[in-house]
Amino acid sequence: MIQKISSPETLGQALRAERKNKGLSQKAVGHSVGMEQHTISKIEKGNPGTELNTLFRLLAALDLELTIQPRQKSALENTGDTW
Amino acid sequence: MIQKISSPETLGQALRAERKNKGLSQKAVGHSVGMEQHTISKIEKGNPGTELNTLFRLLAALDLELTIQPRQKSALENTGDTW
DNA sequence: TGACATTATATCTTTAAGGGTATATTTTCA
DNA sequence: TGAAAATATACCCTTAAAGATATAATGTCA
Repeated sequence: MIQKISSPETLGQALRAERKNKGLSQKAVGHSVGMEQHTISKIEKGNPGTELNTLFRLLAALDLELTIQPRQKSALENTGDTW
Repeated sequence: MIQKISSPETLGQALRAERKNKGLSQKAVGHSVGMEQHTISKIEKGNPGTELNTLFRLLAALDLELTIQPRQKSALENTGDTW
């Protein structure tokens, strides 16, 4: 499930999904990279002020990486058909 | 050219490449989303303290989005063969 | 080469992130 | 249901981001 991320909120959702996928708690993930549990909570809730170094530490803890790509509408969103 | 991003540095490089690809200056991009030129300079140079809201404003200016995925070595990096 | 555009740095101010610690709230499950 | 685990909040402190503005350094090109 590759998900498009274009805001702190969608990023937080994706990160939470990936963490749960691995069956880890915020505390466990935080411990593995020396991060406070409350920090992970804030990130997953979409805190827009989260810093990049913090984000990448969390990504490392979850063994994830990012890619950048042009914004695209989904096939579903693409048809103007609403009926 | 999909590029793997796992640090503020690689993110900065990718963003600079995408901006140049579009033939835009830091000033022009910043203007389109109300951001200072020096802020974009710092991001592209890998500032680890950059905030998510700032990153996503820049991504919007460049019409980009992110995706998250498992870390993978490239096919080339994958063979343990070094000879 | 020389002028103009672009990018990098610097200073000051305001604002908030994250560490550290504690606790409230919610979720999970025997 | 009730206890333990997980997540959300709160407060204090230190530190730095980004806006605003200015200027230095570098790049581009007629």
